[in-house]
Amino acid sequence: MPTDGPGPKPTERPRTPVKITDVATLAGVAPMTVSRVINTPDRVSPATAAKVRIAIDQLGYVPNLIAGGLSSRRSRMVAAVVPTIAHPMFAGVIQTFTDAMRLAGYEVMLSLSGYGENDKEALLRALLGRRPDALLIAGAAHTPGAIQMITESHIPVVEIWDVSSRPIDMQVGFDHEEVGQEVARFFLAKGHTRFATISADDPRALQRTQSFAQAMHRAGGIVIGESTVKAPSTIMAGRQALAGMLPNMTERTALFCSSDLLAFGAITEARKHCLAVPGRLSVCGFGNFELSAASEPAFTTVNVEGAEAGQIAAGFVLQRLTGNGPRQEGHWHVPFRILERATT
Amino acid sequence: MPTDGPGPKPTERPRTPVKITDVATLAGVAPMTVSRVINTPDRVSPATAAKVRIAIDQLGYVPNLIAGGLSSRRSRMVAAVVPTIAHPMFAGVIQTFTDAMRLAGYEVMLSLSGYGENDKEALLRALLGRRPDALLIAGAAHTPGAIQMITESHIPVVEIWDVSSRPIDMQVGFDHEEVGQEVARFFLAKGHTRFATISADDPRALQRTQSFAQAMHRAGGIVIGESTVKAPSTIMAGRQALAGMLPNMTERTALFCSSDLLAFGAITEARKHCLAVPGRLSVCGFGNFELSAASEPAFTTVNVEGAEAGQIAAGFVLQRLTGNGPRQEGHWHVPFRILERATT
DNA sequence: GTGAAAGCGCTAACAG
DNA sequence: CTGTTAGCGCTTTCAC
Repeated sequence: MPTDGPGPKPTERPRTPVKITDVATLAGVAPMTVSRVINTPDRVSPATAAKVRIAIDQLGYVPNLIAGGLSSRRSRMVAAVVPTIAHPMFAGVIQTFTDAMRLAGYEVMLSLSGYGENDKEALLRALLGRRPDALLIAGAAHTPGAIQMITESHIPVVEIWDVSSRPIDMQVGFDHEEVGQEVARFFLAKGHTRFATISADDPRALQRTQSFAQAMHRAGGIVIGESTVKAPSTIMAGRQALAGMLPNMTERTALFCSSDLLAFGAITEARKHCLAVPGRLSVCGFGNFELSAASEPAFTTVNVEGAEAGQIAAGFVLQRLTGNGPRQEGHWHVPFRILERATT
Repeated sequence: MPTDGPGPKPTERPRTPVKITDVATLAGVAPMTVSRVINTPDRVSPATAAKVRIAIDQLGYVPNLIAGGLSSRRSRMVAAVVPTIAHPMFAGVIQTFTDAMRLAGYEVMLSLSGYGENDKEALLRALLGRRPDALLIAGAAHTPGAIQMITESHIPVVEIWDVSSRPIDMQVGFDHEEVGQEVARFFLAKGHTRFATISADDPRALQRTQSFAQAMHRAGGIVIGESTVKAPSTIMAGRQALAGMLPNMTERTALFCSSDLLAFGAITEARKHCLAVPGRLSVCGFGNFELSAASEPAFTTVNVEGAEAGQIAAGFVLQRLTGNGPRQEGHWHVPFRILERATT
């Protein structure tokens, strides 16, 4: 069509999305052959494959994965649900998981659920309606309705960041109560008798700080403050929480914060008020965010191998998806460890 | 099947995913009616709708959006591509965008491209193959191949975080060079003549710091250091960069960092070496992360309305998708502003 | 207000 | 190695 006006494109391109039949026609083969060139190249003769590939390039063909998924009943996509990505904690897991899955040919559909439980079921419906091949979901506290929907989707499920007694399917996480107990042990070994906590109000954070408090209690310690702030954690919330406790911090105190953000805030506020850290106030955070190692003073925190968790979760999912062997139990306790730095 | 063993479920549920025909049969209507109850309830009599809804609940029916999408040619899904979510900058935009889109019935498929350009085209192919109804993509620097693929997908596209001269379609962002110039003006007004920059090596960060440096040069300032670190920015990189510049910081110096993380690192390191801030070293960051306001000293930074950007982007996309009026030009300069705090 | 027929673009299964 | 046939589960279109 040389009279169609000054089109910027030298080659002619169809306005409508190119489909497999267009490629097939141009290459002079059947649509099925085109499909094979894309999905199982080894089952096509090199000569034919070459022809087809030229046609694909020439037309700029992008296969419709929606149609393919409907036909093959595999979407080559997995859904992931986390409360937020603002938190380095989840960001690491997701990044690693995404990379590993993409390498295996799966795309990750990431959804943010927020901390409210208000419309999690609606979110799940929207997600599961797209027929993901697997589901990654943060936390182990779900409504009965949510659990039922997930179960009935009959896909592999990995719950991350939590290890509960009644897993839906597979789990990669750790026991938050163990963390609290471990931190308690750590402080007790240093001779602390007075303690405080600052915690976000999400279930996992509370588990960590409350089990810490209980362990301290059992050991005869005395609580001088248990502050709870709204999730997600912020530095400011940590500062304010510490400011509120300041009057009670008359003696050497051990503080456990449910997040490094809170810990950093607490330390910042303490120093502003000339409360010696770690002389008067010992602080342990959680998460090993970059902040904990790179700020001055670097502060003690609990490190959880988030990247490793993402890797393991991807491994679990892929093993189930590629169906090697029987339906294996997937269960992994992500190791955690206290990293002692300058604030204890 | 009463002899099938002790099933935990009281009600009988099909092992195979239930489909629209199952619901239709149970409700005694045609599949099409079920479809209408779900998508256009007002075109169904209340009585019929009630019957159908009971059947849906009873069977736990979750509509297959893949099939629906293939048929209707609308996936009710939009794809979003950002380099990383570890950065509060992008996290904010994405969070807002996702919320706004979900409210309108669209799910957001979020993908992380990383900072390397290695396989962005492959990523785009995987994304566009799922036939998203729209595309949100960070940055305006794309390979010709990528641009072509995007163009040929014939969907609304919003480039965020950048405003370039040759937009693919719509844009929501700001001119990074303007930011640099503005910061230069700010420092010049305070009588600075010596300056330095610390920048991540991604294109946008470099634009900000280089235009700052040029403006300072033009005003007769002298550069005592231009440090570049690998993206993404970290606090540690900021500390190291500053440490490297320390020998040259013999007089009052103005430092512009391409990210608040770098700025915080620089300030931390400067204080460690007893370099007075802001006496000897004035620092301005970028991004207005919580850290900039909540650390001590709170530091001067450039605030960009990320949340607003996400909102505007969603508005652009939705307006195009719902097709109100003609194909409008979408172009929005996100406002930015220097927030002066204790480090300048 | 409801239903029947046709087909979205692709791939599984089977032939050749 | 390649092609043909028959759907995947839903919605569009048109008829009633």
